[in-house]
Amino acid sequence: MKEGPVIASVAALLGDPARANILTALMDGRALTVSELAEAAGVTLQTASGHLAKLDAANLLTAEKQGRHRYFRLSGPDVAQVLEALMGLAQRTGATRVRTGPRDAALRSARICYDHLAGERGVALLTAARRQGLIDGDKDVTLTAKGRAFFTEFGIDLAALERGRRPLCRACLDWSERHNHLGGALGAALLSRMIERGWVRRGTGRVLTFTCEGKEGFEAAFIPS
Amino acid sequence: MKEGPVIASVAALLGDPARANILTALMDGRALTVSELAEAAGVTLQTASGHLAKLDAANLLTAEKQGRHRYFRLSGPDVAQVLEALMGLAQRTGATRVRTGPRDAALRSARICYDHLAGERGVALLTAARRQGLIDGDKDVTLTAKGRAFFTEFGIDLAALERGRRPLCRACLDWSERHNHLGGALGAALLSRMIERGWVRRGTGRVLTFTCEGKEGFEAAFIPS
DNA sequence: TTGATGCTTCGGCTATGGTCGAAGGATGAA
DNA sequence: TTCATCCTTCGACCATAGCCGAAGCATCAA
Repeated sequence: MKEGPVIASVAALLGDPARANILTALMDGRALTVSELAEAAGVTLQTASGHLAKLDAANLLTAEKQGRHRYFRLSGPDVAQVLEALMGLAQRTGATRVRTGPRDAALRSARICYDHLAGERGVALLTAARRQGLIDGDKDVTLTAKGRAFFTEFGIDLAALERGRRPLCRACLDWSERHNHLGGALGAALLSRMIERGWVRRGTGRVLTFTCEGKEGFEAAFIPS
Repeated sequence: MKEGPVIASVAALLGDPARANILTALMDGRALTVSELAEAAGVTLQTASGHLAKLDAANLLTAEKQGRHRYFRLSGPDVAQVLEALMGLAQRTGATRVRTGPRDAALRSARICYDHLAGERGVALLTAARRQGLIDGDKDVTLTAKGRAFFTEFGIDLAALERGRRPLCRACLDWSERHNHLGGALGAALLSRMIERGWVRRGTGRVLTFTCEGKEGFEAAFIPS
Protein backbone atom coordinates (compact mmCIF):
# COMPACT_ATOMS: atom_id res chain seq x y z
CA MET A 1 0.00 0.00 0.00
CA LYS A 2 2.96 2.24 0.50
CA GLU A 3 5.17 1.60 -2.46
CA GLY A 4 2.55 2.44 -5.04
CA PRO A 5 2.96 6.20 -4.80
CA VAL A 6 6.72 5.82 -4.96
CA ILE A 7 6.63 4.41 -8.41
CA ALA A 8 3.66 6.56 -9.32
CA SER A 9 5.57 9.79 -8.90
CA VAL A 10 8.26 8.63 -11.30
CA ALA A 11 5.84 7.08 -13.73
CA ALA A 12 3.70 10.21 -13.75
CA LEU A 13 6.71 12.16 -14.91
CA LEU A 14 7.15 9.79 -17.83
CA GLY A 15 3.43 9.84 -18.47
CA ASP A 16 3.17 13.26 -20.02
CA PRO A 17 3.63 13.27 -23.79
CA ALA A 18 5.80 16.36 -23.82
CA ARG A 19 8.10 14.99 -21.14
CA ALA A 20 8.20 11.59 -22.78
CA ASN A 21 9.29 13.27 -25.99
CA ILE A 22 11.99 15.14 -24.15
CA LEU A 23 13.29 11.97 -22.57
CA THR A 24 13.28 9.95 -25.74
CA ALA A 25 15.08 12.79 -27.47
CA LEU A 26 17.79 12.45 -24.85
CA MET A 27 18.02 8.70 -25.13
CA ASP A 28 21.01 8.89 -27.42
CA GLY A 29 23.01 10.15 -24.46
CA ARG A 30 23.74 13.55 -25.88
CA ALA A 31 23.09 16.73 -23.97
CA LEU A 32 20.59 19.12 -25.53
CA THR A 33 19.60 22.69 -24.82
CA VAL A 34 16.22 23.82 -23.60
CA SER A 35 15.29 25.21 -27.02
CA GLU A 36 16.24 22.03 -28.79
CA LEU A 37 14.21 20.00 -26.36
CA ALA A 38 11.26 22.34 -26.67
CA GLU A 39 11.24 21.78 -30.38
CA ALA A 40 11.64 18.04 -30.02
CA ALA A 41 8.69 17.96 -27.64
CA GLY A 42 6.56 20.23 -29.78
CA VAL A 43 5.92 22.80 -27.06
CA THR A 44 6.99 26.37 -26.43
CA LEU A 45 10.09 27.33 -24.59
CA GLN A 46 8.34 28.20 -21.35
CA THR A 47 6.48 24.94 -21.25
CA ALA A 48 9.60 22.93 -21.88
CA SER A 49 11.42 24.87 -19.22
CA GLY A 50 8.76 23.89 -16.73
CA HIS A 51 8.95 20.24 -17.65
CA LEU A 52 12.71 20.24 -17.46
CA ALA A 53 12.60 21.76 -14.01
CA LYS A 54 10.42 18.88 -12.86
CA LEU A 55 12.54 16.20 -14.46
CA ASP A 56 15.61 17.79 -12.97
CA ALA A 57 14.06 17.99 -9.51
CA ALA A 58 13.27 14.30 -9.78
CA ASN A 59 16.88 13.55 -10.66
CA LEU A 60 15.98 11.98 -13.96
CA LEU A 61 18.04 14.61 -15.74
CA THR A 62 21.18 16.51 -14.91
CA ALA A 63 21.69 20.06 -16.01
CA GLU A 64 24.87 21.77 -17.01
CA LYS A 65 25.19 25.44 -17.65
CA GLN A 66 27.41 26.67 -20.41
CA GLY A 67 27.26 30.35 -21.18
CA ARG A 68 23.75 31.30 -22.09
CA HIS A 69 22.79 27.72 -22.78
CA ARG A 70 21.65 25.06 -20.40
CA TYR A 71 22.33 21.52 -21.42
CA PHE A 72 20.33 18.60 -20.15
CA ARG A 73 21.17 14.95 -20.32
CA LEU A 74 19.78 11.80 -18.77
CA SER A 75 21.08 11.37 -15.27
CA GLY A 76 22.20 7.83 -16.01
CA PRO A 77 21.93 4.80 -18.23
CA ASP A 78 19.25 3.34 -16.00
CA VAL A 79 16.84 6.03 -17.10
CA ALA A 80 17.31 5.00 -20.71
CA GLN A 81 16.92 1.42 -19.65
CA VAL A 82 13.54 2.06 -18.06
CA LEU A 83 12.44 3.92 -21.16
CA GLU A 84 13.44 1.02 -23.36
CA ALA A 85 11.59 -1.37 -21.06
CA LEU A 86 8.48 0.79 -21.31
CA MET A 87 8.72 0.78 -25.09
CA GLY A 88 8.93 -2.97 -25.01
CA LEU A 89 5.87 -3.21 -22.82
CA ALA A 90 3.98 -0.74 -24.95
CA GLN A 91 4.80 -2.85 -27.94
CA ARG A 92 3.65 -6.11 -26.45
CA THR A 93 0.43 -4.64 -25.13
CA GLY A 94 -0.33 -3.07 -28.48
CA ALA A 95 -0.21 0.52 -27.33
CA THR A 96 2.24 1.23 -30.10
CA ARG A 97 1.07 2.20 -33.51
CA VAL A 98 2.35 0.15 -36.39
CA ARG A 99 5.25 2.14 -37.64
CA THR A 100 7.01 0.43 -40.46
CA GLY A 101 8.71 3.35 -42.09
CA PRO A 102 12.29 3.14 -43.25
CA ARG A 103 13.39 5.14 -40.27
CA ASP A 104 11.88 2.55 -38.01
CA ALA A 105 13.66 -0.26 -39.79
CA ALA A 106 16.92 1.62 -39.46
CA LEU A 107 16.29 2.07 -35.76
CA ARG A 108 15.67 -1.62 -35.28
CA SER A 109 18.83 -2.48 -37.11
CA ALA A 110 21.22 -0.31 -35.14
CA ARG A 111 20.78 2.63 -32.85
CA ILE A 112 22.25 4.36 -29.84
CA CYS A 113 20.97 3.46 -26.41
CA TYR A 114 22.34 6.24 -24.23
CA ASP A 115 25.90 5.77 -25.38
CA HIS A 116 26.23 2.22 -26.58
CA LEU A 117 25.11 0.09 -29.50
CA ALA A 118 21.56 -1.28 -29.52
CA GLY A 119 19.25 -2.99 -31.98
CA GLU A 120 19.94 -6.10 -34.00
CA ARG A 121 23.62 -5.30 -34.20
CA GLY A 122 23.89 -4.66 -30.51
CA VAL A 123 22.25 -7.93 -29.63
CA ALA A 124 24.36 -9.75 -32.20
CA LEU A 125 27.47 -8.28 -30.66
CA LEU A 126 26.72 -9.50 -27.17
CA THR A 127 25.55 -12.89 -28.38
CA ALA A 128 28.68 -13.38 -30.43
CA ALA A 129 30.93 -12.20 -27.63
CA ARG A 130 29.38 -14.72 -25.31
CA ARG A 131 29.65 -17.51 -27.84
CA GLN A 132 33.32 -16.79 -28.26
CA GLY A 133 33.85 -16.77 -24.53
CA LEU A 134 34.85 -13.12 -24.40
CA ILE A 135 32.16 -12.31 -21.95
CA ASP A 136 30.54 -14.34 -19.28
CA GLY A 137 27.69 -14.11 -16.88
CA ASP A 138 24.16 -13.07 -16.63
CA LYS A 139 23.45 -9.59 -15.39
CA ASP A 140 26.69 -8.69 -13.81
CA VAL A 141 28.24 -9.52 -17.10
CA THR A 142 31.96 -10.02 -16.69
CA LEU A 143 34.92 -10.04 -18.99
CA THR A 144 36.89 -13.28 -19.36
CA ALA A 145 40.66 -13.38 -19.71
CA LYS A 146 40.18 -14.11 -23.38
CA GLY A 147 37.88 -11.13 -23.59
CA ARG A 148 40.39 -8.81 -21.98
CA ALA A 149 42.93 -9.76 -24.59
CA PHE A 150 40.45 -9.37 -27.39
CA PHE A 151 39.18 -5.93 -26.47
CA THR A 152 42.65 -4.64 -25.72
CA GLU A 153 43.65 -5.81 -29.17
CA PHE A 154 40.58 -4.04 -30.48
CA GLY A 155 42.01 -0.81 -29.17
CA ILE A 156 40.26 -0.32 -25.88
CA ASP A 157 42.09 0.77 -22.77
CA LEU A 158 40.45 -1.45 -20.21
CA ALA A 159 42.56 -0.20 -17.34
CA ALA A 160 41.39 3.35 -17.97
CA LEU A 161 37.77 2.25 -18.04
CA GLU A 162 38.18 0.38 -14.79
CA ARG A 163 39.49 3.45 -13.06
CA GLY A 164 36.10 5.09 -13.64
CA ARG A 165 33.13 4.72 -11.38
CA ARG A 166 30.97 3.15 -14.04
CA PRO A 167 30.66 -0.63 -14.19
CA LEU A 168 32.64 -2.10 -17.03
CA CYS A 169 29.96 -4.39 -18.38
CA ARG A 170 26.28 -4.10 -18.04
CA ALA A 171 23.46 -5.94 -19.76
CA CYS A 172 20.72 -3.71 -21.11
CA LEU A 173 17.42 -5.03 -22.38
CA ASP A 174 16.70 -4.15 -25.97
CA TRP A 175 13.18 -3.06 -26.78
CA SER A 176 13.05 -4.05 -30.41
CA GLU A 177 14.85 -7.34 -30.03
CA ARG A 178 13.95 -9.15 -26.88
CA HIS A 179 17.47 -9.89 -25.79
CA ASN A 180 20.17 -7.98 -24.05
CA HIS A 181 22.83 -5.86 -25.57
CA LEU A 182 26.06 -4.69 -23.98
CA GLY A 183 26.07 -1.44 -22.03
CA GLY A 184 28.39 -0.14 -19.37
CA ALA A 185 31.73 1.51 -19.86
CA LEU A 186 32.87 -1.20 -22.23
CA GLY A 187 29.75 -0.91 -24.35
CA ALA A 188 30.28 2.82 -24.63
CA ALA A 189 33.96 2.44 -25.43
CA LEU A 190 33.23 -0.15 -28.06
CA LEU A 191 30.83 2.14 -29.86
CA SER A 192 33.27 5.06 -29.79
CA ARG A 193 35.96 2.80 -31.15
CA MET A 194 33.70 1.62 -33.96
CA ILE A 195 32.90 5.19 -34.88
CA GLU A 196 36.60 6.04 -34.73
CA ARG A 197 37.36 3.18 -37.07
CA GLY A 198 34.74 4.37 -39.51
CA TRP A 199 32.66 1.26 -39.03
CA VAL A 200 29.55 3.13 -38.09
CA ARG A 201 28.18 6.64 -38.55
CA ARG A 202 25.65 8.57 -36.57
CA GLY A 203 22.55 9.45 -38.54
CA THR A 204 19.74 11.74 -37.45
CA GLY A 205 18.50 11.11 -33.95
CA ARG A 206 19.34 7.69 -32.59
CA VAL A 207 19.95 6.00 -35.90
CA LEU A 208 23.32 4.38 -36.51
CA THR A 209 24.36 3.17 -39.93
CA PHE A 210 27.08 0.65 -40.58
CA THR A 211 29.41 1.35 -43.45
CA CYS A 212 30.29 -1.42 -45.86
CA GLU A 213 33.69 -1.67 -44.29
CA GLY A 214 32.03 -1.67 -40.90
CA LYS A 215 29.81 -4.62 -41.69
CA GLU A 216 32.74 -6.65 -42.89
CA GLY A 217 34.91 -5.69 -39.97
CA PHE A 218 32.15 -6.36 -37.50
CA GLU A 219 31.53 -9.83 -38.81
CA ALA A 220 35.20 -10.66 -39.16
CA ALA A 221 35.91 -9.57 -35.62
CA PHE A 222 32.92 -10.94 -33.78
CA ILE A 223 31.50 -13.73 -35.92
CA PRO A 224 34.58 -15.49 -37.25
CA SER A 225 34.43 -18.54 -39.48
CA MET B 1 9.14 12.73 -31.87
CA LYS B 2 6.67 9.97 -32.46
CA GLU B 3 7.56 7.40 -29.88
CA GLY B 4 7.17 9.68 -26.93
CA PRO B 5 3.39 9.39 -26.73
CA VAL B 6 3.67 5.64 -27.09
CA ILE B 7 5.50 5.25 -23.84
CA ALA B 8 3.58 8.12 -22.31
CA SER B 9 0.26 6.33 -22.57
CA VAL B 10 1.62 3.34 -20.69
CA ALA B 11 3.54 5.40 -18.19
CA ALA B 12 0.51 7.58 -17.50
CA LEU B 13 -1.38 4.47 -16.49
CA LEU B 14 1.31 3.63 -13.97
CA GLY B 15 1.46 7.24 -12.88
CA ASP B 16 -1.72 7.37 -10.88
CA PRO B 17 -1.27 6.42 -7.22
CA ALA B 18 -4.41 4.32 -7.08
CA ARG B 19 -3.45 2.36 -10.17
CA ALA B 20 0.12 1.99 -9.01
CA ASN B 21 -1.18 0.54 -5.77
CA ILE B 22 -3.35 -1.88 -7.68
CA LEU B 23 -0.46 -3.01 -9.80
CA THR B 24 1.95 -3.45 -6.92
CA ALA B 25 -0.72 -5.40 -5.08
CA LEU B 26 -0.79 -7.76 -8.02
CA MET B 27 2.96 -8.10 -8.26
CA ASP B 28 2.94 -11.34 -6.36
CA GLY B 29 1.27 -12.92 -9.35
CA ARG B 30 -1.95 -13.78 -7.62
CA ALA B 31 -5.33 -12.83 -9.00
CA LEU B 32 -7.41 -10.51 -6.85
CA THR B 33 -11.02 -9.39 -6.97
CA VAL B 34 -12.17 -5.86 -7.61
CA SER B 35 -13.09 -5.33 -3.96
CA GLU B 36 -9.74 -6.54 -2.75
CA LEU B 37 -7.96 -4.25 -5.14
CA ALA B 38 -10.16 -1.33 -4.19
CA GLU B 39 -9.14 -1.80 -0.60
CA ALA B 40 -5.49 -2.21 -1.50
CA ALA B 41 -5.60 1.02 -3.47
CA GLY B 42 -7.55 2.90 -0.84
CA VAL B 43 -10.41 3.92 -3.11
CA THR B 44 -14.05 3.01 -3.42
CA LEU B 45 -15.32 0.17 -5.49
CA GLN B 46 -16.52 2.33 -8.36
CA THR B 47 -13.23 4.12 -8.64
CA ALA B 48 -11.27 0.91 -8.66
CA SER B 49 -13.58 -0.52 -11.25
CA GLY B 50 -12.85 2.40 -13.51
CA HIS B 51 -9.12 2.03 -13.07
CA LEU B 52 -9.26 -1.67 -13.71
CA ALA B 53 -11.18 -1.11 -16.90
CA LYS B 54 -8.42 1.15 -18.13
CA LEU B 55 -5.63 -1.20 -17.15
CA ASP B 56 -7.49 -4.03 -18.79
CA ALA B 57 -8.06 -2.06 -21.97
CA ALA B 58 -4.35 -1.36 -22.09
CA ASN B 59 -3.63 -5.07 -21.74
CA LEU B 60 -1.63 -4.62 -18.59
CA LEU B 61 -4.08 -6.83 -16.76
CA THR B 62 -6.16 -9.80 -17.71
CA ALA B 63 -9.58 -10.38 -16.23
CA GLU B 64 -11.22 -13.64 -15.40
CA LYS B 65 -14.79 -13.99 -14.34
CA GLN B 66 -15.73 -16.50 -11.73
CA GLY B 67 -19.24 -16.38 -10.46
CA ARG B 68 -19.99 -12.99 -9.03
CA HIS B 69 -16.34 -12.19 -8.71
CA ARG B 70 -13.99 -10.81 -11.25
CA TYR B 71 -10.37 -11.68 -10.80
CA PHE B 72 -7.57 -9.58 -12.19
CA ARG B 73 -3.94 -10.52 -12.59
CA LEU B 74 -0.98 -8.99 -14.34
CA SER B 75 -1.02 -9.84 -18.01
CA GLY B 76 2.54 -11.12 -17.85
CA PRO B 77 5.82 -11.17 -16.02
CA ASP B 78 7.08 -8.26 -18.08
CA VAL B 79 4.64 -5.96 -16.35
CA ALA B 80 6.09 -6.91 -12.99
CA GLN B 81 9.53 -6.45 -14.46
CA VAL B 82 8.80 -2.89 -15.52
CA LEU B 83 7.38 -2.14 -12.10
CA GLU B 84 10.51 -3.47 -10.45
CA ALA B 85 12.65 -1.39 -12.78
CA LEU B 86 10.65 1.70 -11.86
CA MET B 87 11.11 0.97 -8.18
CA GLY B 88 14.83 0.72 -8.76
CA LEU B 89 14.89 4.02 -10.57
CA ALA B 90 12.76 5.67 -7.91
CA GLN B 91 15.21 4.44 -5.34
CA ARG B 92 18.28 5.72 -7.08
CA THR B 93 16.76 9.11 -7.79
CA GLY B 94 15.63 9.45 -4.22
CA ALA B 95 11.93 9.56 -4.91
CA THR B 96 11.49 6.79 -2.40
CA ARG B 97 11.01 7.49 1.25
CA VAL B 98 13.38 5.80 3.61
CA ARG B 99 11.50 2.76 4.71
CA THR B 100 13.56 0.63 6.96
CA GLY B 101 10.87 -1.21 8.82
CA PRO B 102 11.12 -4.92 9.46
CA ARG B 103 8.69 -5.55 6.64
CA ASP B 104 11.01 -3.83 4.24
CA ALA B 105 13.95 -5.88 5.40
CA ALA B 106 11.93 -9.03 4.97
CA LEU B 107 11.01 -7.94 1.46
CA ARG B 108 14.62 -7.39 0.56
CA SER B 109 15.58 -10.76 1.87
CA ALA B 110 13.06 -12.82 -0.06
CA ARG B 111 9.87 -12.01 -1.86
CA ILE B 112 7.67 -13.06 -4.74
CA CYS B 113 8.18 -11.38 -8.08
CA TYR B 114 5.10 -12.39 -10.03
CA ASP B 115 5.54 -16.09 -9.37
CA HIS B 116 9.20 -16.66 -8.71
CA LEU B 117 11.74 -15.97 -5.99
CA ALA B 118 13.27 -12.49 -5.75
CA GLY B 119 15.38 -10.53 -3.30
CA GLU B 120 18.70 -11.56 -1.82
CA ARG B 121 17.77 -15.21 -1.94
CA GLY B 122 16.65 -15.00 -5.54
CA VAL B 123 19.83 -13.35 -6.67
CA ALA B 124 21.89 -15.81 -4.64
CA LEU B 125 20.08 -18.67 -6.32
CA LEU B 126 20.86 -17.53 -9.83
CA THR B 127 24.41 -16.61 -8.98
CA ALA B 128 25.04 -19.97 -7.41
CA ALA B 129 23.41 -21.83 -10.26
CA ARG B 130 25.66 -20.06 -12.71
CA ARG B 131 28.72 -20.71 -10.63
CA GLN B 132 27.92 -24.40 -10.56
CA GLY B 133 27.37 -24.45 -14.27
CA LEU B 134 23.71 -25.34 -14.02
CA ILE B 135 22.69 -22.34 -16.00
CA ASP B 136 24.39 -20.46 -18.72
CA GLY B 137 23.95 -17.31 -20.68
CA ASP B 138 23.05 -13.73 -20.35
CA LYS B 139 19.48 -12.79 -21.05
CA ASP B 140 18.24 -15.80 -22.88
CA VAL B 141 19.44 -17.77 -19.93
CA THR B 142 19.73 -21.45 -20.83
CA LEU B 143 19.92 -24.66 -18.93
CA THR B 144 23.09 -26.73 -19.24
CA ALA B 145 23.07 -30.52 -19.37
CA LYS B 146 24.31 -30.54 -15.81
CA GLY B 147 21.50 -28.19 -14.90
CA ARG B 148 18.87 -30.42 -16.46
CA ALA B 149 20.05 -33.30 -14.35
CA PHE B 150 20.17 -31.17 -11.24
CA PHE B 151 16.68 -29.71 -11.50
CA THR B 152 15.15 -33.03 -12.48
CA GLU B 153 16.73 -34.48 -9.35
CA PHE B 154 15.30 -31.54 -7.47
CA GLY B 155 11.86 -32.73 -8.46
CA ILE B 156 11.00 -30.57 -11.42
CA ASP B 157 9.42 -31.98 -14.54
CA LEU B 158 11.34 -30.08 -17.17
CA ALA B 159 9.63 -31.79 -20.07
CA ALA B 160 6.25 -30.61 -18.81
CA LEU B 161 7.50 -27.05 -18.47
CA GLU B 162 8.89 -27.11 -21.98
CA ARG B 163 5.54 -28.12 -23.40
CA GLY B 164 4.16 -24.79 -22.20
CA ARG B 165 4.36 -21.58 -24.12
CA ARG B 166 6.36 -19.81 -21.48
CA PRO B 167 10.13 -19.59 -21.84
CA LEU B 168 11.89 -21.96 -19.47
CA CYS B 169 14.46 -19.53 -18.17
CA ARG B 170 14.28 -15.83 -17.99
CA ALA B 171 16.45 -13.29 -16.23
CA CYS B 172 14.55 -10.69 -14.26
CA LEU B 173 16.16 -7.59 -12.81
CA ASP B 174 15.81 -7.29 -9.07
CA TRP B 175 14.99 -3.87 -7.70
CA SER B 176 16.49 -4.24 -4.26
CA GLU B 177 19.60 -6.06 -5.30
CA ARG B 178 20.99 -4.78 -8.53
CA HIS B 179 21.42 -8.17 -10.11
CA ASN B 180 19.20 -10.59 -11.91
CA HIS B 181 17.21 -13.39 -10.44
CA LEU B 182 15.70 -16.36 -12.21
CA GLY B 183 12.20 -16.03 -13.68
CA GLY B 184 10.46 -17.97 -16.41
CA ALA B 185 8.74 -21.30 -16.08
CA LEU B 186 11.70 -22.79 -14.26
CA GLY B 187 11.84 -19.95 -11.77
CA ALA B 188 8.15 -20.42 -11.04
CA ALA B 189 8.48 -24.17 -10.74
CA LEU B 190 11.44 -23.84 -8.41
CA LEU B 191 9.51 -21.62 -6.05
CA SER B 192 6.52 -23.96 -6.00
CA ARG B 193 8.81 -26.86 -5.30
CA MET B 194 10.46 -24.99 -2.45
CA ILE B 195 7.09 -24.22 -0.94
CA GLU B 196 6.07 -27.85 -1.39
CA ARG B 197 9.18 -28.97 0.41
CA GLY B 198 8.45 -26.64 3.27
CA TRP B 199 11.56 -24.62 2.64
CA VAL B 200 9.72 -21.37 2.35
CA ARG B 201 6.37 -19.97 3.43
CA ARG B 202 4.30 -17.16 2.05
CA GLY B 203 3.82 -14.28 4.46
CA THR B 204 1.51 -11.33 4.04
CA GLY B 205 1.73 -9.68 0.67
CA ARG B 206 4.89 -10.43 -1.24
CA VAL B 207 6.98 -11.49 1.70
CA LEU B 208 8.52 -14.95 1.68
CA THR B 209 10.13 -16.45 4.76
CA PHE B 210 12.59 -19.28 4.72
CA THR B 211 12.22 -21.92 7.37
CA CYS B 212 15.24 -23.18 9.24
CA GLU B 213 15.13 -26.36 7.27
CA GLY B 214 14.75 -24.30 4.13
CA LYS B 215 17.87 -22.27 4.75
CA GLU B 216 19.90 -25.37 5.31
CA GLY B 217 18.47 -27.15 2.32
CA PHE B 218 18.92 -24.12 0.12
CA GLU B 219 22.55 -23.77 1.00
CA ALA B 220 23.27 -27.47 0.79
CA ALA B 221 21.68 -27.70 -2.63
CA PHE B 222 22.92 -24.54 -4.25
CA ILE B 223 26.00 -23.46 -2.35
CA PRO B 224 27.81 -26.72 -1.68
CA SER B 225 31.13 -26.94 0.12
C1' DT C 1 25.49 51.20 -22.64
C1' DT C 2 22.49 49.08 -25.87
C1' DG C 3 20.77 45.21 -27.95
C1' DA C 4 20.20 40.32 -28.83
C1' DT C 5 19.70 35.69 -27.29
C1' DG C 6 18.51 31.97 -24.08
C1' DC C 7 16.06 30.80 -20.32
C1' DT C 8 12.85 31.28 -16.09
C1' DT C 9 8.87 33.00 -13.57
C1' DC C 10 4.23 34.66 -13.17
C1' DG C 11 -0.64 34.71 -14.07
C1' DG C 12 -4.64 33.11 -15.88
C1' DC C 13 -7.14 29.98 -18.96
C1' DT C 14 -8.65 25.43 -19.96
C1' DA C 15 -9.07 20.57 -20.24
C1' DT C 16 -8.27 16.32 -18.43
C1' DG C 17 -9.28 13.00 -15.36
C1' DG C 18 -9.77 11.22 -10.53
C1' DT C 19 -13.36 10.89 -7.13
C1' DC C 20 -17.69 9.48 -5.08
C1' DG C 21 -23.06 9.03 -4.64
C1' DA C 22 -26.72 6.84 -6.79
C1' DA C 23 -28.75 3.77 -9.74
C1' DG C 24 -28.61 -0.30 -12.70
C1' DG C 25 -27.19 -5.12 -14.23
C1' DA C 26 -25.55 -9.80 -13.15
C1' DT C 27 -24.87 -13.80 -10.40
C1' DG C 28 -25.76 -16.94 -6.63
C1' DA C 29 -28.36 -18.40 -2.40
C1' DA C 30 -32.63 -19.33 -0.09
C1' DT D 1 -39.21 -15.34 -6.69
C1' DT D 2 -36.84 -12.52 -3.45
C1' DC D 3 -32.84 -10.96 -1.46
C1' DA D 4 -27.92 -10.17 -0.95
C1' DT D 5 -23.50 -9.62 -3.02
C1' DC D 6 -20.34 -8.07 -6.45
C1' DC D 7 -19.55 -5.19 -9.96
C1' DT D 8 -20.37 -1.52 -13.69
C1' DT D 9 -22.26 2.75 -15.50
C1' DC D 10 -23.85 7.46 -15.09
C1' DG D 11 -23.56 12.09 -13.57
C1' DA D 12 -21.63 15.79 -11.34
C1' DC D 13 -17.97 17.94 -8.68
C1' DC D 14 -13.50 19.46 -8.21
C1' DA D 15 -8.39 19.62 -8.15
C1' DT D 16 -4.44 19.09 -10.73
C1' DA D 17 -1.57 20.39 -14.06
C1' DG D 18 -0.47 21.45 -18.89
C1' DC D 19 -0.39 25.33 -21.81
C1' DC D 20 0.90 29.95 -23.55
C1' DG D 21 1.49 35.30 -23.39
C1' DA D 22 4.01 38.62 -21.08
C1' DA D 23 7.46 40.18 -18.29
C1' DG D 24 11.85 39.56 -15.88
C1' DC D 25 16.87 37.80 -15.37
C1' DA D 26 21.25 36.39 -17.09
C1' DT D 27 24.82 36.13 -20.40
C1' DC D 28 27.33 37.60 -24.36
C1' DA D 29 28.60 40.88 -28.15
C1' DA D 30 29.56 45.27 -29.80
